[in-house]
Amino acid sequence: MLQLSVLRHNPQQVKERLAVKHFKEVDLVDAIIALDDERKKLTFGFDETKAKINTASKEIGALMSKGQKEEAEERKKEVEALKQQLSPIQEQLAVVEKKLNDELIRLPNLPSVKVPVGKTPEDNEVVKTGGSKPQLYAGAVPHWDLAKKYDLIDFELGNKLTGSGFPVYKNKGAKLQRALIQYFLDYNTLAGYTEYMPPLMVNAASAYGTGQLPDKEGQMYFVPVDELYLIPTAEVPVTNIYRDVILKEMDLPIKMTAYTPCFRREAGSYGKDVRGLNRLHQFDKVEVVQLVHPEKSYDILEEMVQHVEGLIQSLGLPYRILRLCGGDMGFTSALTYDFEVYSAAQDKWLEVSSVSNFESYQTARMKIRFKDANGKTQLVHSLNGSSLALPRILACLLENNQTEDGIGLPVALQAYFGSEKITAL
RNA sequence: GGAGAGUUGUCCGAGUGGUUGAAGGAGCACGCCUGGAAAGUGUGUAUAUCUCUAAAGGGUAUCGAGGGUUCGAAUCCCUCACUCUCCGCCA
Repeated sequence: MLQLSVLRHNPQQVKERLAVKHFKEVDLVDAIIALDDERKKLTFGFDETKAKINTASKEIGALMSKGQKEEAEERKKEVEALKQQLSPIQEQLAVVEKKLNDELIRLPNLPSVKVPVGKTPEDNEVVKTGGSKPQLYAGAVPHWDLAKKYDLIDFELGNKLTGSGFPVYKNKGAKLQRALIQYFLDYNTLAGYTEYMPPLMVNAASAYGTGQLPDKEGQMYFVPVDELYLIPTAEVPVTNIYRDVILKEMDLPIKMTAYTPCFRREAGSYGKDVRGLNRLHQFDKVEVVQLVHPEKSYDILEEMVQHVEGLIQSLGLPYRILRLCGGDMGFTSALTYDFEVYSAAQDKWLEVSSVSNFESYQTARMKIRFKDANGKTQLVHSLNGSSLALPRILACLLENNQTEDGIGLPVALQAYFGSEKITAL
């Protein structure tokens, strides 16, 4: 969430930044400040009354021990009167505090000044392209046909077992998944990220911490009997590892990586966008997360972008890097770079990674802080990115590398996969 | 799922109604001591919030979470979460 101090110090600037994100209820800023004023007023009254009660109570104790019962009874009556005053204040305070919090979490993160102005994906700024598009042979087909031809993925079987969007990987398809995961994790740990294997379900507090709740409630699978959410990304459990923790400055940066399946309801998706591996309810992803000193977060964002870029380059896929415009970026992000790879047979760009700086938006919710050199506690900044999401990478690898006698694999993967190409059974 | 025990500050650990934000110890920081270090010794060592904001000082809240009893709760009662032990079930 945004910090109240930012709103209070510069409401006008906050509104301007919110407009870049196409956030409509700009008046919310003033409403929140008004609520905070009220909260302060009530808190003052509450504390003052409570202080009187506390003092009187101590005196009662002293009087009792001296045996001055009558005086004590007198004081008790005073306290009783004070408590009468207190309870309405207390009730109002609870209401105001809840309202304040409810409204505050409705504000999205402020976009950084680097965010391009714009509303739709067409307004995203291409900051870099790399690799080259392959020349496909005449009989080239999309990955869903290749998956069938080489018996790598069975979409129909997934429909039978679960439903659409839950493919079954088999044979070399399953092994290639395993190889990709292993390779991605090794690439990340080599760069200093600590590997985690977190739970695949989280409680509401964790989902709230990274911002999935309340904003994306309908996008997560929920298990009502135990009130648990299936994770939509490893970002949720991994970032929450440090929830409510005060770090030492020398602990920073904290670099974490994790492979997990990801579960997304993708309500509202349909049509050719969901064909084959393009959009799934369950998919595999390796994620990187960093918790960093606030002054360094933008440098580290660039570093993470390079890290992911290196991984894509090693796979030999044509790619481009986009800086997302205000209208297309996520609720919690301050600056996001998306990576897209070119899926040759579909002639489409597919998003395979999204690297973002959240500044203190997530850490304010999670209370992830550090003590600086002056002994003051302040919020760290959080960042994360995919490195990488598997299905679309797989789609591109299959489509771009298909030949008449098999599908070639990039050198980086060959040792993990155990052979240079996928051939028909 | 059933029965029992437990959850206190950075850590260990005392505390069953009254100056207890919390004994004692360890750790850590700074100082003294020392040629230097160890030992010894002194001081300090939570978070949030309000007043105020430049700081100091003060108030309030927090002893797993939430509620209740009471003039007063870490201490009593209720609900929930988690941990441990035994039983049951089970990869």
